[in-house]
Amino acid sequence: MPSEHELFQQRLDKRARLLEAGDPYPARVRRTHTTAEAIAAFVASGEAEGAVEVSVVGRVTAQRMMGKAAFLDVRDATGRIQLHFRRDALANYEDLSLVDLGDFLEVTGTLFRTRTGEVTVAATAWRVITKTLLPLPDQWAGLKDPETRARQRYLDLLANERSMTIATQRAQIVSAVRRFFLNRGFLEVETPVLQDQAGGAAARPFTTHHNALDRDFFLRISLELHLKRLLVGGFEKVFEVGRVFRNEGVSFRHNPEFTLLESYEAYADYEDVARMVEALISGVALEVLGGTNLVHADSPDVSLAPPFARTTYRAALIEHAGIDYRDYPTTEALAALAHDRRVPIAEGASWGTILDALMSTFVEPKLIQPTFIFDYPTALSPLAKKKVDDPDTVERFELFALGYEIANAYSELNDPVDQRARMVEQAAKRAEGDDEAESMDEDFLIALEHGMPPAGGLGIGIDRLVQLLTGEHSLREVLLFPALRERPRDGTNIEGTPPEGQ
RNA sequence: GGGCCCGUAGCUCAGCGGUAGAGCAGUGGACUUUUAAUCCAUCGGUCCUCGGUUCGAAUCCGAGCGGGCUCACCA
Repeated sequence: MPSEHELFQQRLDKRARLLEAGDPYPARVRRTHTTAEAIAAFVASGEAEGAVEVSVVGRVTAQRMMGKAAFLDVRDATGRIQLHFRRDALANYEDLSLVDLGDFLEVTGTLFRTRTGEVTVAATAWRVITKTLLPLPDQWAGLKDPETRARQRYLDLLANERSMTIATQRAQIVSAVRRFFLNRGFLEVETPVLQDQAGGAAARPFTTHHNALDRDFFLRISLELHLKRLLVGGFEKVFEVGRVFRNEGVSFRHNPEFTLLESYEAYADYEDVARMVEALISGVALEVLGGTNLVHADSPDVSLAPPFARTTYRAALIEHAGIDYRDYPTTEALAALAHDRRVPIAEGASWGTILDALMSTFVEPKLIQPTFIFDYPTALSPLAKKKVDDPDTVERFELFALGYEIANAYSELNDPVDQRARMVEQAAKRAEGDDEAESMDEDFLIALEHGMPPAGGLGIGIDRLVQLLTGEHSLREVLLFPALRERPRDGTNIEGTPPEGQ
């Protein structure tokens, strides 16, 4: 074919010729029926040929030109309909030569059924309502290149029905989650993205700069510490669905920004939260997918019907790895164990980090069916309340399914003295170079000192939840616009003119 | 960041040391119920980039850029 430049030029020329007859980009169009409604109306009318007049709009997906007549297909969000153009019925029939695949048309006509049985609009008037300058992906070959699919998601959505389905289901999942909390009397709130301290999770934050204040801010890595301040302020049930940012590697399961749900309920504990999580996840699955059994091609079948399996952190590690972490109380002992088990450990990793590595290696991949892991080591959970009878363990659980973490929850630590001590400890680790340790957040501590009621808190990675429910293995598939490396643009047509020289 | 794999026409892909190919899309023509319309003709390429080996490189080698998978870290 002509080079991309020539294709572009041909379409620019067509645009110019269309402009002579009218505006190929009108602000207002006539649409009496969607494509699906038009077909339904024809069927409902008893299929009297010529009796139902409609105006439909949509993008041209196929052209079958036959000289003095032509069939085109247009598609809108509801489906597709065939159009029949006859030279003897249309004053501007010849302008069809200015129409390319991908252009948007407005077509008025009456409905009939062709002899091959397809409901079709016999056009009595038509015009271009958006001229397209670049070709869309080939209708039959489709668009497969993963990079183009991610970088130009609009093309992916047009070419791959599955992408549209995932994006739609994601939106429905988020709506269903919101509805779940609102129905339970939670208030949806918004907290700052730009923060003095990025706390509430173990992760490296992004930094940014405020020019007028001439100071740096961190982008939040969690929602936790601000939502808890609201409990101090008298709210009893709050939640937020928000984007958080973590300055870490990009992979099929990590994006630098992702969507986090967090909820806090005063006077509840982590057992209450666990029951709520079962109701939430099974309820959302029921609402969005129509059932709690997940059957996806590339992943094992999963049942999200409550109750979910339960075990404890210690029991799970003993069961799946034969390791009782209480036998390895020092960093040295645990590091030696990790080495024996061929679990790679970063230089200078803390006891908690090593333990987490063992857990990730030996236990998490085995948790295919939804499973709660209760009672985490205190060292891993600086914001969770200790168990009354065991100060080395906190009232915390995580929910796993398909081998990855779905939810994280605890009975919130509300003893300001204990919280201060643990933050001091974290800050010390930080000073030793652990840049994922919690930083001191004096404002948060002062809030706690004013009294935060006992509360159960929950965090759910929405992207992971969407992965679970859609059966998508890659995070990139459930994000409309995943982070990618910067690619130098070749500059095609930014200015409406393609680059010189193909 | 490490390992493995990939990069050829707008799209989907062949070719893998000897003149750069196919289908679709485009352009011109025929065709008034086609539907992956059909038929005839035709245009179209820094074979990712740079360097090397060779009489000769899309093909072999090295480096770089981009991508995919995977490991590490995390959600």
